[in-house]
Amino acid sequence: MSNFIIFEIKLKLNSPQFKYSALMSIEIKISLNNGLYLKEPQDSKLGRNIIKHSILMIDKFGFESFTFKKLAEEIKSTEASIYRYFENKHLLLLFLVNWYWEWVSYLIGINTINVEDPKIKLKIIIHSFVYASKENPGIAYVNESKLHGIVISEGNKAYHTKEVDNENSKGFFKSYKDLAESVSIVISEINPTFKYPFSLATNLFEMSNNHIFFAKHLPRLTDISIRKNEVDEVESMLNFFANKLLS
Amino acid sequence: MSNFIIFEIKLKLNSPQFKYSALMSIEIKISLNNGLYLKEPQDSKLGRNIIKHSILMIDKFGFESFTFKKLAEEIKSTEASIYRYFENKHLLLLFLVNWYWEWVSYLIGINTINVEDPKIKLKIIIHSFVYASKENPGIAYVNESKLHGIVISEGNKAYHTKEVDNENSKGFFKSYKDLAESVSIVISEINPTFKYPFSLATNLFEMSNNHIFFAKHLPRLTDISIRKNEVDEVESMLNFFANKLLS
DNA sequence: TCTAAAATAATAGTATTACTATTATAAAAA
DNA sequence: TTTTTATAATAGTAATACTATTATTTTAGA
Repeated sequence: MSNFIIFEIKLKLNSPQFKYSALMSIEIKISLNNGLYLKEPQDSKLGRNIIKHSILMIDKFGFESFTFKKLAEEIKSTEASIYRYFENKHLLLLFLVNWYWEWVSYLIGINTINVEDPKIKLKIIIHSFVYASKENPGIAYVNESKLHGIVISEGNKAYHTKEVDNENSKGFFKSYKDLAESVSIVISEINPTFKYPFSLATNLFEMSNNHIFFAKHLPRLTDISIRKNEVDEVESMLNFFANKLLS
Repeated sequence: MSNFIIFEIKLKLNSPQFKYSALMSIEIKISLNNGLYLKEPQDSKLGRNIIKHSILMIDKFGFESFTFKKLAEEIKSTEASIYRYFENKHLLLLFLVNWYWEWVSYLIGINTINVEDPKIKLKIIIHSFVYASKENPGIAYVNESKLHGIVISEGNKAYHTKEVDNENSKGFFKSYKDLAESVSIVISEINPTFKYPFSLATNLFEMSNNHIFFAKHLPRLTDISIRKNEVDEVESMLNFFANKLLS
């Protein structure tokens, strides 16, 4: 049940760009629901460029002022070419956010291998929520740190739309639900009588992102301060909340 | 400090529409930061119509497909006239969300008058978060229930923008911050050693809205079920979380 | 290595959105 | 009654969010 991370490992040995190098490039590809895109962007150079620069541009200018036209100019391609990969910018955002959810699941997966104690597992989960961006990057065309920034600032626009039921029925939120479920299992292991394992799981995730945002932009809504290390503080707070609620 | 609700009471006695009626009309006007609008919409019939029908239309069609043009058609006015009240649709949303924050503060204010026990106060606060929409409506041109729906579905778009710092400096989030502060005071009264009164205050508010949304649209993210009465369930959950954390 | 297929780029075009500006008319206040 | 103010009507623009068509380049298969 916890084995929900799907990824492919591809070895690039014969690519022309490596012909003067002895190094081997390992490419991890996170598999996402194929309804999120029209054409798998991770399989072509243009596609990976779309991912890479959409992350940089959304992080920099915000989702509202990000357009396919501007992205096309940036990557020296055309609007029409981008539309061959993604139906619209909302689905591109959903793609990125799903990518993040899978990435966090992947981190939790590798960091909790061989960990038995569910309390330690939950600690690692909380650490992954808060520090997902700081882990050493896995994929060249994804800046995990900026992607985390997007999830913090724009993440809930991914599901706060009138299309949510329709998109949910297509499985576009499965990665988040799987992540929540895997966390809820750990929570139930710690305290089998706890009545709200799913709610607590999602709340820890949402709270993590919210309070990093609040600390930066609306500090009077939180006790977290950026003057100290805000992510460390958020981590302590989430550990405190989780421990207290599950005691 | 808790006396942060500002409202005006206006008696309409001479208005022509009351000349055949013995009833007196009492109009409560919630005062909001005047940077949110170009011209006070609560003071004119067109303005009140903009508020009324923007709530209905955003609730029905969602914020993304809501436009001033469609609103103008609906209320048989023109785009240009609406622009004389609100700079753009984002500021109209901010106005509505602020209105809601003030409304909840107002409800908490009147329902906790003469209540001494901070534990009971917090129960009333949580009840107000969850049931704000079900209280008997105070203002004719605001459908509190649909406005609550907007806050649930679109509320965090009000601050998840690149303009947040600029808007925050103009005081556009003061109502939310005041609300959070007044709740944090009650939390600290219950447990003066609790380290996260502000975080808990905002989290109770956000959680309330999130889990009502999740129960309806993404049920696997929550333990709340709409088959039972979802708002009652959310209320119990928030009470459980708050009590456990403050014990 | 040539050919066919597929991917991308270039170009053009449309409906809608998010506005601004100007003038006419109606309503309210002095 | 006059003047101010509010609203409505009309028109127009730049940008957005797309779609369609054709040309060119790249890649894969025979």
